[in-house]
Amino acid sequence: MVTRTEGLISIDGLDGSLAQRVYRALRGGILDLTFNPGAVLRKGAICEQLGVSRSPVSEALARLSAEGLVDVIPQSTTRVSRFSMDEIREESFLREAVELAATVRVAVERTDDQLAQLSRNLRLQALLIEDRDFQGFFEADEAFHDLILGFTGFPNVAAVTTQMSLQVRRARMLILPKEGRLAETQDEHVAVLNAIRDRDADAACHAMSHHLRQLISRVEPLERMHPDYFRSH
Amino acid sequence: MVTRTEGLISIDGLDGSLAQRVYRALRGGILDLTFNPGAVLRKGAICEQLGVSRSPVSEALARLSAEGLVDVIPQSTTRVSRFSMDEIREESFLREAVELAATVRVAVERTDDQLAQLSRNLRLQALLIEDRDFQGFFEADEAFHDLILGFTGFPNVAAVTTQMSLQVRRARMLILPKEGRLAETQDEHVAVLNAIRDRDADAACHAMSHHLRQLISRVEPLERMHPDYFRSH
DNA sequence: ACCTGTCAACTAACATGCCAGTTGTGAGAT
DNA sequence: ATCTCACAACTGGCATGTTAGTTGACAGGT
Repeated sequence: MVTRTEGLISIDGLDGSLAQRVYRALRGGILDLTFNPGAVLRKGAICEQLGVSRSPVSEALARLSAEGLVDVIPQSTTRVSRFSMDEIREESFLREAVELAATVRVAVERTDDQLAQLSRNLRLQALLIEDRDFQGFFEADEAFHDLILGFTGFPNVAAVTTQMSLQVRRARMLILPKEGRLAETQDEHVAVLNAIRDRDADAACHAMSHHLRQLISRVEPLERMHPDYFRSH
Repeated sequence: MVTRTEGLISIDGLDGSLAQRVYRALRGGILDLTFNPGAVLRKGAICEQLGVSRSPVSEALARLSAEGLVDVIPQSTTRVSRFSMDEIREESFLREAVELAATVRVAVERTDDQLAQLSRNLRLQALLIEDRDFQGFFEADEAFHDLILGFTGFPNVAAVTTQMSLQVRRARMLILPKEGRLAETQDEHVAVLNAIRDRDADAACHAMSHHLRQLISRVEPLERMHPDYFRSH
């Protein structure tokens, strides 16, 4: 977990090479909106703040650029990438494709232990809703989806799915605070769980599809609410 | 047998920054097996051969490492990554999920012009089969799939799909030379095309699924045929 | 012959110096 | 006041020097 301090980030407590630590710190800061879309990232400032030289920072920024999280303008500036609603719709399509395939597979093959893990997660979500812990609910929600993706037996699908829908994940952060919809989201999760419990692949697929489309329908209005976070076109 | 074929690559004719050119050159060399799985990549040698310094090469290798195409052993060596059949099965799952979603969508929404493009591609494939042009057929095959992915209206799904199944693509190169199965592959493509022509989403989905599973079934035996290209476990 | 510990040579990782392209700014002309 | 244009101050891209970790060979002991 990346520590947040007034838009500042730190690489303390992370392991791996300096470049990896810088990469994860920056990536975390971008994904949780510590760095706003459109914010300028200055290599020199990052080096100074993190106490490292430009090499690991350059490597980190290069990776982030390849992933589309930052836009590098050669010889000029590096900015946190702005949202593109077209891109978000595209990522949603990809994410839905993979999640539905995983859901169908898990609905057919699930073990009782896996079912118990999903059930436990949903009960945790209920607690977090009671406490109105938005951040905690966000993470539990993510964990619910990652559990299903992991139950496919493929150890990397969860990470790959996250990687292919980074913009969607970032946009979710924007609708997090005003989630008046926690209960409905929870109901959708329960519907998915029940279908998996019943080994009803078709119902699970529909429930998950409906759930994911709720998300995109809530993301769509963001373009008008935060025009400065979106690419002008 | 110890094959140390020193594959030669060049960054001439590419545009973009040096780092991007080096990245694309190395990526291309790895994907078309100019660099065998397990081959050692020496930074110094690459710098000398391409006539660039270590900076752009380091950045390129870092990206390739993040994509899983090379394995970096800190302070020691960098190797072209070996295949893992588990990883290939995982990529196949992901690829099938996305391609089926795209196929269903295209079968429903296709235009006559898109149908014509697919038809033209298949007639090209027939010509290449006549000439037993394996490499050309490989590329036309890839183009067929990319056409369908592009017809979703999402401009990046084809690239993302390629990116998420790099190992499968690389493994395909191994079964390319002994393709005695060009005609069957073509038949499968035709089945997909016909279902799309008829706007029969269900048939298109099944035809594409069958087609993709033919591929993985032909990749599976490779582990015994090329044990040196696979990770030992 | 076989282990074992040491060390030299190699590597990737990191720091730093340098250069070229971009951009904001302000002087000067109108 | 406004437009133009040249320049200075940045930026990121690249080259290169330096550091630290790994590895394999080899000497010496068993």
